[in-house]
Amino acid sequence: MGASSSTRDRILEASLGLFNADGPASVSTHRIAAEVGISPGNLHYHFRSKPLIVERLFIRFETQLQSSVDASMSVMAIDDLWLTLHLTFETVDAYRFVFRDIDQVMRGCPGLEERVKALTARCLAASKASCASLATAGVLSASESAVEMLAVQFVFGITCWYSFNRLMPRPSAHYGEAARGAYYCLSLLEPHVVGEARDYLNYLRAKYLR
Amino acid sequence: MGASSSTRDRILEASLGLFNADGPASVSTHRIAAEVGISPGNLHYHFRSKPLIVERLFIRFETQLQSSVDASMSVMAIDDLWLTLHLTFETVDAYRFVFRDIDQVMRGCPGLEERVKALTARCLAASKASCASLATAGVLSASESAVEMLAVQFVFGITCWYSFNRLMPRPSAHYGEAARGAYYCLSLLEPHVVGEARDYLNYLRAKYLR
DNA sequence: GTCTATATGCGGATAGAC
DNA sequence: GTCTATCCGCATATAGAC
Repeated sequence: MGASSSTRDRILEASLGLFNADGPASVSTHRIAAEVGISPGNLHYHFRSKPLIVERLFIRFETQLQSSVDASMSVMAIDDLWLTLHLTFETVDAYRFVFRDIDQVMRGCPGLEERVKALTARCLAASKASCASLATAGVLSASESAVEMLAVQFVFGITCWYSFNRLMPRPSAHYGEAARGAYYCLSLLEPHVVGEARDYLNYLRAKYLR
Repeated sequence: MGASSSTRDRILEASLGLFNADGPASVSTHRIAAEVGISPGNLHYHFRSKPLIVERLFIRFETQLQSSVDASMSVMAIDDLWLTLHLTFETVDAYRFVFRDIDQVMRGCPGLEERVKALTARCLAASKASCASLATAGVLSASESAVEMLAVQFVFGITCWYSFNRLMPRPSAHYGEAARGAYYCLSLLEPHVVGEARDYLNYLRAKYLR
């Protein structure tokens, strides 16, 4: 299980990098093998088909996103939320091919469609919980329907921000991708935030919006 | 030019339908030809390569979206905005493959990347203008930075709403797709809207949010 | 303009030696 | 586990007859 699982992992790692760069559909198994430095035959020994690679990567992503998002449910202050949002966006960034090329992913692995939707639904629930939590803590002044709306906007940001980002002026920016995504979500709170939490928001704006 | 351009148009129309359904990358020229009822060879007589079909469809989309979006710049009331948003989302819906499969589109037609970004930028400018216009008209109470943020959220919605929608519970819904997208954007105004415009928002909410 | 037939290449996947 | 060699199928695109 030593060298074997190592090769397996290298395949997954290389695939992740290539998928993130070009999308799963545009990455051939030959190219993955070349990237890893093994033969196409060997690759098929470890993964009998390409969708199995995608599926395995998705499972990793699913787990990681779930725990990022779970952490957000109990936030009591706006900088807690900032932290968990940052974590979440880093996860989405690390596996950005999943949401960006969601159609390719689903087409290749039909079984994944339901799981993606379920994952999205859990993100929505967690987002709602975190917003509601902030409202209870007095950080936000928002009606129930406003909280609902905020949660949808959060999930929209989490799932689609990177796609959107590519269409905007500053396209594939430098290091702060995750931070800028997280900042976008956080700034959605702006109309509802009360008290000194507002200062924190302004501090972040100066840093990430420009 | 009679029968000729008719076949050309039928090719474009069929391609649009198939692209919207499955994405350009998953639609072969054979399938387009079969859909139109002509031979693959004939299709290549009219369009020497598949990217040329994509490009032609994009140009149509570009023109149509531009005029939808231009119309929004001069809105003075919230129901004017509703109308133009609806129009905009109908256009995006009619050519939904463009933004949904933007990576495939750009990969196949490298020259389109800049034009997509330019189009997005013009959408942003128009959105900003329309929000600013509403603020001036007293429909919105929003600071300059809030208007900026709203405009970004609008463009985010216009470009990515349909992708997001597929991840959510009620996936590929029935007829009201464009209306629900437009409603999403409009409801982003909620925190800033003042006076009787709020009633209109509530009226729409009862209709589209459920 | 439209067809049939075909060239060409690539990507996924397998067989069998080492 | 890893390789080389190969098969198969599909998609783009072309050639040439009608």
